[in-house]
Amino acid sequence: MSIPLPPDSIPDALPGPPFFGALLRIVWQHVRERMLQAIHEAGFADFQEAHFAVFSFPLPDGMRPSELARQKRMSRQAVNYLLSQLEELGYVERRAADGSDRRLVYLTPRGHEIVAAIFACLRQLHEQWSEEVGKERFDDFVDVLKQLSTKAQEPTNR
Amino acid sequence: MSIPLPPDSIPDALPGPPFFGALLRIVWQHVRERMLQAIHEAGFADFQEAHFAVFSFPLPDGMRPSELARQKRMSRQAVNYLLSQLEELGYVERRAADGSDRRLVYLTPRGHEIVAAIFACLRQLHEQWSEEVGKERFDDFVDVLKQLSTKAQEPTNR
DNA sequence: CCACAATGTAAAGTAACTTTACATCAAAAC
DNA sequence: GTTTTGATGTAAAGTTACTTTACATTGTGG
Repeated sequence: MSIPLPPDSIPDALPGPPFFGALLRIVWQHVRERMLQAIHEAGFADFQEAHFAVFSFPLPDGMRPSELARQKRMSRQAVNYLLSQLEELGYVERRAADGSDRRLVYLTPRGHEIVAAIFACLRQLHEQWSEEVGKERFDDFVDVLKQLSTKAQEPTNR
Repeated sequence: MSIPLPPDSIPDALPGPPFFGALLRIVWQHVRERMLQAIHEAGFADFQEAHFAVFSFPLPDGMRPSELARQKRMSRQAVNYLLSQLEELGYVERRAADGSDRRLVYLTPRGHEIVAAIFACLRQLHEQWSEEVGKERFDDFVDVLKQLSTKAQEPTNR
């Protein structure tokens, strides 16, 4: 059904050991579940969780399959496998760009509707959370996230 | 090898659509990779990524398999499957608690070493990040994470 | 024109599950 | 005290989401 969620309660005091690993996991899983739910409620019941590998930032619109594989750090075969499914379901297509005969990946109108559903869900979450923790605090939170994600990409930090 | 990581660069301007989903994913994946790497470097090369399902907060020490399954939101069979592997590898054992004849899951000494490696890794990351984004900002970040993860557990928020 | 690396994809194998099924155990109902 | 009932453990088979291996194709620098 959905992703395993952690236990029913997080202890108020998270002492000695740094538990931000667990916290990140919980929040991230929650976002995923909400996104998947939003997509399904938008009428795309055949969209599977695994498809997020393709339908995530950066979107594959106009990208080559091999480039996609490199960015998502999957094998070309795995990308091919998911793309075939998504093409079958009508969310993407592989066709040649004008003037070229290289086949590239493009989102179909249905694919763009998925993206719209995801964005709508995220905007709603953004709003909800801004309200719950305070707009300024949440904006700071996202700023730190942005900074950390940039660090995380560096060659091999440390 | 490791988890697929996102592209090489995150655009400076993340405009209209809220991209904190992607940011959370990137940071969370980075933490996972670091933890796995730390475990492997500590000499436990046979620890697989899937084993995090068991070796995550809350730790299964003294827990019943079915309780574990409920908390991690996996089937009892899946938990059983992972526990069998981990028992084979010497990281957990299933034995009866004193006075009872119900078999419970316990970490072995080797299992506790894995936990120690994870904690050491997280503490190091905590230190590194506190330095990089500023101690106060990072503490605020963790506070918001804590608050959001609590919200995320509520019955069905919204 | 010709190596030569990058690309696409088919086929088979594998890991990590879920579903189904069933036997066992434990507490509640009678 | 037995019976029923629900929770538990686990075996077996099926499924999904991959990886590995292999190979044919394509574009490109020499």
